[in-house]
Amino acid sequence: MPTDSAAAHELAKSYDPKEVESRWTDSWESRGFFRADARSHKPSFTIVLPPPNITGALHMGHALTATIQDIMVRHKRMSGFNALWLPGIDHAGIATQMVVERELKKTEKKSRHDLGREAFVERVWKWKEKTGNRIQFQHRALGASLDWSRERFTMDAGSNRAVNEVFVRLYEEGLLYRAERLINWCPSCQTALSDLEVDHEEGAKGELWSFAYPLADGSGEIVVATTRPETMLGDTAVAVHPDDERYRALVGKNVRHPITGREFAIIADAILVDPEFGTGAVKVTPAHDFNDFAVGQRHSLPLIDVLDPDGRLNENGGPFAGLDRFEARKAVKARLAELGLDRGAQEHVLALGRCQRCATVVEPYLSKQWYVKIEPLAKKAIAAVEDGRTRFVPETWTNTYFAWMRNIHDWCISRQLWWGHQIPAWYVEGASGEIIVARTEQDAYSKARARHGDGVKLVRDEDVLDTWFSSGLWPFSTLGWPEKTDDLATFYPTSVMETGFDIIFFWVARMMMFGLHFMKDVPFRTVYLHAMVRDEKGEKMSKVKGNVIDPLDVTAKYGADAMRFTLASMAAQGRDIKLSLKRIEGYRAFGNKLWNATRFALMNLGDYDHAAAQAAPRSDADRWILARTRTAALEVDRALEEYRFSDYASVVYQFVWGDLCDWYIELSKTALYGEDPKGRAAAQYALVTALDAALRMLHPAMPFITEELWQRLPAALKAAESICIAPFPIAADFPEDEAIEREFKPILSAILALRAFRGESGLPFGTRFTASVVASGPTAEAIRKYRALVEKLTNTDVVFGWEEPVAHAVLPGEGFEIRVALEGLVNLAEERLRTEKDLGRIVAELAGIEARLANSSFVARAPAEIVEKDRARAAELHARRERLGRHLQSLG
RNA sequence: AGGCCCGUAGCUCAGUGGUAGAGCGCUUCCUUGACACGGAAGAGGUCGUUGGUUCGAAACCAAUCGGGCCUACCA
Repeated sequence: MPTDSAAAHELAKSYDPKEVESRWTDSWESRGFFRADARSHKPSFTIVLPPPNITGALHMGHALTATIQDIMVRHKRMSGFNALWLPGIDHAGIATQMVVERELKKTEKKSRHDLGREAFVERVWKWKEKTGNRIQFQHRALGASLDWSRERFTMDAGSNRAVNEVFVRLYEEGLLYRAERLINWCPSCQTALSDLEVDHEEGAKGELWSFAYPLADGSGEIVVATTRPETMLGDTAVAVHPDDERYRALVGKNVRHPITGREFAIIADAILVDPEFGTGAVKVTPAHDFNDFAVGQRHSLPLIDVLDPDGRLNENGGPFAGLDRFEARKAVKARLAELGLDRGAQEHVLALGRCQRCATVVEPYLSKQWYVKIEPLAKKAIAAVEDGRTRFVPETWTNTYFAWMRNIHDWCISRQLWWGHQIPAWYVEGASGEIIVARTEQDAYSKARARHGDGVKLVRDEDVLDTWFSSGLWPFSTLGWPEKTDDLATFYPTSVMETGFDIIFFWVARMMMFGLHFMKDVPFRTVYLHAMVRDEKGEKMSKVKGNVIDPLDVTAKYGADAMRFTLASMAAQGRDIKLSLKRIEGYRAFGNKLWNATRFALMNLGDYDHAAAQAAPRSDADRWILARTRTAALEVDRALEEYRFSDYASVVYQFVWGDLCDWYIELSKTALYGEDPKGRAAAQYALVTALDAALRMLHPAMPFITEELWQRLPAALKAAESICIAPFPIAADFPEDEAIEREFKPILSAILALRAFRGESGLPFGTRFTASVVASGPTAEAIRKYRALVEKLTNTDVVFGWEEPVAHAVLPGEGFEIRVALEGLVNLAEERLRTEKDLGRIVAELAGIEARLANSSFVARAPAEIVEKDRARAAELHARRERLGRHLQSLG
């Protein structure tokens, strides 16, 4: 590894991320920089990576997640923490099973049933190997400093042990139960879904269709309306509002079902019925509608289940049995119309429930499932956020969390799938059907034998658990729970949970509940929720739309560092990040800038002697850049501590490009190329110090280029073998020097004024002219001291004093004035225009300030320092206005 | 129905009480010994609208318009 500064010659003229980035990941990992120590005495900082689904590859959202987390982890690691970033992947039950089934169908034209459960699950494991490796590869390409020695999977043996343990304990505590109820059923996936797994299609256009039920005594009819006519085959009541005069006489009477001939009652129910809506009479289908189910319980109505698991009508559908529900809908309507009972239709907008995974319309369906009694768990999770043990960033999510937690429903956790953690419940074969819940089959049998003798036979529940059940345990199952491990003692509670706001309920809430219940402490101190990455039009990226930007493609084109920096700089946005490649391109240029700044430094460090350089008396310019470095370190630290990643990015960007490259490198050239060895040494010191600080500050966001460049800095500066473990810069590392920015200001403004004059007068840089400085006191001294520097940066000859009464330009500055003879440079008309423009700006600004100062309540009520600042500024502008006014007159 | 977020330069977005900012794009000039993925100088904004609070509002409050999201059992 080149450490000699002669290495500058090895730096290419421009930065090629591809060449550099491929080298470092292996090097870092092989030296164990990212391996956390369970027995360290250092304070720990822990993040568990939200496990990506094994269904596919990482997308931009994952890249954002990885970037933000890596910034935090690298920052803390460099700041002396025992940093653990724990990777893993999620088995994603339904999603994965679907993907593998689809593939099976495509390649072998087989269904999972053709293979059988065991062979199918085997297939999924194979699939997992492939995609799991790809996800790992992608994270490495992004530069994620994950501790791969601790990598976990939500279906590995450890997770399975944790899942079974949790299931058994919850069951024993009475917080798990099995019940027959209505659930959300996906006829395509053929499994139960939790409320959260149903997406509601906003504003779906439907039809509200009305038909009449004839009264059983033939005395008339009652008209009801429905969006799902086929469910009328399972109706067991018609409900009206008890106070509704129109129907009061009908309550208690029976209607006759026009298709099945069954008779059932007209009931009064104040909760279900809104007399204002439709006809004010509602058909009641307790087996296929959540509200109707509740009505059925209130009024002891029979349940008639008319659907099969695949969405076809069952034998209760009478003549329509065997028809798909949508076919049956048409058929039922046609039949009722034939019977003369059609009472018309109207358009109706509704929120249509669809399966999150396959978009099939979900049916409320009667079945027996496992539930978590969630309220006792939710209570603790609410309290932990109320009393601040866990904090949300941005804070606004706290309300969302509370709203959901306080209105929570029992969680249906069983799924009719093959891929997942099989429920550790067994049923005693025979009439009783007694449930035995145990950690292992062996345990289950010993429990069963104790009660029923040796001959007892058990059948295991076939269902598996909701994926989120196992991911809910993630912050502690990954650390070894239920064993009492060192990892658990050292790293739990974790420091930050950083994830997308879209899974606040699915995941964050569940981890809170399980963590508090089983670990007796919150799973994380802070929840940082980031925005969604969308395409440049603001649309959600999806494979279907084909607008997915693959992070690997971006990385290949612009480099991982540029992509990471872009994501960090956009991380402050509300809910959407519209990612544009132009922006990434801009930050690739930033990498190149940094590369060339280092290249410049190395070209001038061939004879660098750290001790001598450190001791050399610093010029004002040197002091200035060190002061800027201190300020940058301070601001970076604050931004990172407060999770303001975009501020962090912009502070470092401004520091590197603005302060270091645009100013200091230019300023340092006179000293570096000059005759004075001490001046040169001091400039070398300031340059390399600022650069080193910049690299270390930037490392969490741009790990590759910073390591590559940092390795080439003089050995004396480097306290570590890698920038990954070098100390993160803090303000205290740099001298406190509050006066320098003020003292150095005349130099900078003289340069700016001359450049502006040149630009506005259309003088090319090659045209050299004489700038006469009129100044006195310390300002004159300062400019005199830096005469050579000003001359170099503005290509002028700087002289002091002014006597010749020739036509000239006036460039007013704070405490000084520069005059330039116009003869042969600029004609009078042009100069007049330029001056008028300048004067115009001054007059406008002065008018604003004077108006404020003329306002007596401003002077009386605004803080003194604000008023003072305005007065000083007004005086300054006033002087300039006078000066320019006279100047304009002199121009004729 | 309720809740939340967004509306600032042509585009993508920072900025949360004290003289409007960045990146890209645009105009003019520049192969000045790190960098044309560059340098210098510019143009461009009544900060969605209307009220209010305040000495002072892009920022705080209230309405309103536009865009988006989430929760919820209106048949």
